[in-house]
This record gives sequence, structure tokens and C-alpha cells, in this order.
Amino acid sequence: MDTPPKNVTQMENPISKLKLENSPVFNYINSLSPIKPVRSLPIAQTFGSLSYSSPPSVFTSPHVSSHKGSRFKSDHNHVPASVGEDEALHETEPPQILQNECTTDLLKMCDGNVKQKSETPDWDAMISDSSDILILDSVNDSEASRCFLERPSDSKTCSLGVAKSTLEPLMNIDDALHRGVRRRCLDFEQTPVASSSRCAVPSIGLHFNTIAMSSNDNNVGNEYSLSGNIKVGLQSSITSVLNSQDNVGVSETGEDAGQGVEEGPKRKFGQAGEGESSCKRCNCKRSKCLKLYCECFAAGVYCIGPCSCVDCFNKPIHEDTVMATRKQIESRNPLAFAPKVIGNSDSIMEVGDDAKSKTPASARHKRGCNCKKSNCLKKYCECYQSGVGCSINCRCEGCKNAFGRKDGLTCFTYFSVSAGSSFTSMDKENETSSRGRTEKQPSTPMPLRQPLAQLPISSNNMLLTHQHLHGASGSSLHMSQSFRRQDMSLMSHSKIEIITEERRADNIENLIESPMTNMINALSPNSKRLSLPHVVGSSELSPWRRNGGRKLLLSIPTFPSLTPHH
DNA sequence: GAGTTTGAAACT
DNA sequence: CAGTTTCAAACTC
Repeated sequence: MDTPPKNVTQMENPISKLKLENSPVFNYINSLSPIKPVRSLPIAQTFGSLSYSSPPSVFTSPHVSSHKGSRFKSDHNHVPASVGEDEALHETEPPQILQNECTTDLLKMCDGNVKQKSETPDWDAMISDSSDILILDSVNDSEASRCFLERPSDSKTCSLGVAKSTLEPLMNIDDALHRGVRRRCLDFEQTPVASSSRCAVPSIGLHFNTIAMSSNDNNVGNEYSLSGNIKVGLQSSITSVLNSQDNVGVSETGEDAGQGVEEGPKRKFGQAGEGESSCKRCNCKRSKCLKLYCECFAAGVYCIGPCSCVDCFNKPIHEDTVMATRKQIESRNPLAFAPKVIGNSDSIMEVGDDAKSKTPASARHKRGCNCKKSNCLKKYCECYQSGVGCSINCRCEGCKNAFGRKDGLTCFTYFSVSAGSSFTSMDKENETSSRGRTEKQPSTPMPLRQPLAQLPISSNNMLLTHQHLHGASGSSLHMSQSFRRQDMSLMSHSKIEIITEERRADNIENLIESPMTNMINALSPNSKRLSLPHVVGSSELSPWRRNGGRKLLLSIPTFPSLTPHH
């Protein structure tokens, strides 16, 4: 099923890289079926529960992880095609899944030295058909592709995050192609090493997690995104929104690496629930990582690498303990490990970063939050943290959740039309008052993307635009202006500025090219999605686009059915 | 990095 | 079920 070894070997010849398109591997890859929506991997929760799918052996078996760990260290010039590993892969991967998604995506990005084959599905088709979102976060375009293509002879490790394909560090084009074919879905479950859309800094990438931490804008808690994105990809074939560093990561050798080698990448012992990430970095000191306090444990993953936990029992070697504890917790609350966020599939958009990136507009926290002081505007709030609005289930006080207030209002990005100004005094006031926070908010323009995902489209087809609602019954708050979606589309085509708190100072070009704009653009008057390439950066057909120093490869996703797989 | 705040989880 | 305690993440300085 996988790449014939011969071809793989052939790939090692640097010269062949330049003639990839003629290589058997390339042909093989192209012969594979086009990208298809993948909903495969069960997002159903974890182990223990009756309806839960059993975790792939690859995650439960330490030795497998060792494999993986070693894989990262493997000489990239060497083709690690361990039979055992491949077998493990075969065991874990639904055959039809991602047959060539990794490679296809991957190849698409090799538009530098490696020419894209004309037969490769065009972006329009891909985007509209597969409804993928593929946002690459990388230093820059050239770097992205370069990393991809260059043989890291200089020990640089480059990895390119390709949504599901989740390339790995130490990946050069050879390995990339090779692994893309060979590894497929394993990566998706192997979240830690999952995707990286970033060219790694000179480092020996072992854990993607750390890169996330080392990125410039230190986002808080974005570690969630990784698996979230991956899962999205799996569920919906939506290539992830790998836009924030959390989504990506290449780590350096070191403690992480050591642990990675020792235990392998962080694995799931259960399947992290929808919206949960398998890429946690806990810091537990007293819970032994055996309580839900522990994010790793709660997410269904073992602690490894980046974790700074003390007396951690959430490790493969304590699998029995972990399982027992988990069962105990589940006996107390059968849904303890169930996805906290549930959502519908009929949402209009799904964007954002990290866990939120897969949060459909209608998604809501299952249990609701209970915030008293944070106004649901900080990540203390599980709803906010999950990128969903508060709901009737919430018992929060003074809810101002930007993703949707308990009272049904939605606050989000500033919206200014045309030459317009935009900010009302209140807006500015709010901006000011919230800037301190916002600046530290996920670099992810969370308010930028996420809320958009929840553009409140009313039953009468009205798109409620931003309002920074000030308080529940906010004083002078302007009630949401409303635009018909049609108008939105028109406006976006003419000129619409979308100003976020974070990016207000950005130049107009960036603003216009903001994801939100693109998304709006992507909304045709009849609510159909428009081809992305036309939307994304008219100047270049390249799927790469700039976004505040990040390259975003966008496409518009259809919503995976997030109907909880209970 | 240390200390504080916060709210979920756990406990009573 | 409500109140309290514990806990770790989020946040601030």
C-alpha cells in the first residue's frame, strides 16, 4: 500500500529531487486519489468508554513511541523504513485515509524547485471541493518552500506544516515525499510531532511543541491547537489552520528531545476529544497528572517532553494506573473525558487557531462555564478558551465572551467599511481597555478569526457584524449592525477593512488581506464559497499568503460534522 | 520567574 | 446539590 521502497530509495538522490515529477514516487503519488474529505478518525473519546474507539496501538504502546522518537533523530539521509514501524503505521491508519493528502499537500507546496504537476488538482478545485483550510505558518514563503526542498545538510531542520500531513522536522524533500507517502495518518495521531508549518530554526527537531513555545509571540495556551487542527483535518479533511505557533512546533534537542526519545512523542492513551488537544504541556505538581486538572491527562495523552510535571504517573509505563484512574473518573462522570465542546455542522465558518480552529460557529461548551470575574474574556473561561461562545448552559456572570455571549450576542472584530472609520468612541474605549489583554491574546488573531467563524447570521440572512459589546447590557453599546451577507460580500469586493484590536496598526493591505476579509470574500452572495486563490492575495496565485509575517494558505472549509461521536 | 488570580475538578 | 478545598492554568508584575 505504501510507497515502494525502491522509489523511496530513489528519492534520496538529490538529483531526483529536481525531477520529482518524473519519479516513480511522484507518479505514484499523483496516481493516488485526490484529496478527499476525511472524517475518519473518530473523535470519540478515549479509552474506557464503551463507545469509544480504542486508541491506536501506536499510542498505547511505548515501544512504538520509541520508534517514533528515534525517527526524528534518524539521519535524514537515511530512509528509515523500518518494517516494524510501517507495520505499526498500517495498523493505525485507516487505509483510505489521507492516502495522498499528505503528499499532495506537500507537493503542492513544493512549488519552488519542484514543479507542481499540472495534473495536480488546482487550488480552486481543492479548496472548493475538499473545503480544506490550509494555513501555513511559516517565516516566509520562500523559506517554507526552501525548507521543504533543501536538504538539511547544514543540520537545519525544516518542516512544513501541512495540515494533516503534518510533516516532521528533519524533513527534507526526500523524506518529506517519502514519509508523506509512507506515514500518512500516523502523524495525525501523533500530534506532538504533528505539523509544523515553520521552518525550524537550526535545531534538531524532535518535538514540535517547543517551537511553539519559542515563537515570537508567545501565545498563551495555544498548545491546544495542535491536535485540534489535526483532528479537524481528520474529521473534515479540513486542512488545519496552522497559523499559530501552537499549531506547529519543532523542538530542539534537549530535555524534550531526550524524553521524546525515551518515551516517544506525546501519545494519546485515549483519543483527545474534539476540541481537545493532544499536545499539552502540563505543569502538574500534586495531581500526579492523574486528575483532570492535568491537561494532558484530561486530553487523553501521556505526559512527555515539554511537560514539567512532578511525580507524573501519566506515562506509558504507568499505563495501568492511568487506565484505572481514568476508569475511576469515568465511573464518576462518564463524560469526564468527552469533548467539552460540541458543535453543529451547519456553521458557516470554522477558523481560528488551536483548539478553536475547529470550532464551528454553533459550537458550544457542553457543560458551560462558571466564570465570575473573568467576564468570559480570558482563558480562564473554558468557553472562551475553546473559542466558543457561552450558552445557556453557562452560569457565568457578566459574560462578555467575544465568541458569543450567553445572552446571544456576539462580539468580535472591529469592522469598518470602506474608507470608513470605523471605530466608535466606544469601540476605541473598548479597544483601549482590552488592548492590554488582547495583545497577549493568542497571537492568533483569535478575535480575528474565531469570531468570524461565528459571524452571527441570523435567520433572516443577516450577518451581524462586530460590536464590541460592553457589558451585558452595555451602556451605549451599539447593537450589532447588520449586513446582509450579500452586502458583506459586495463590500468585501470593493473595500472593506477589518480591523482587529491587534492589527489595527497594520497597514491597509494586510488588513484587506486579513483572513476575515478573505473569508468574507469567500462568501458569495448566495453563500457559496468562492475559490480561494482568487480571494487570497490577488497578486499571487500562490496559496501562500502573508499574514502578519505568517504565511497563510487558506481555503475555506466546510464544516465537518461535529456531531459528537458519543 | 515569582506571585496572584481564576475557575474547574475534587472533595465533603 | 451546595459549599469548600485543591489544583493548575492563566495572568500580572
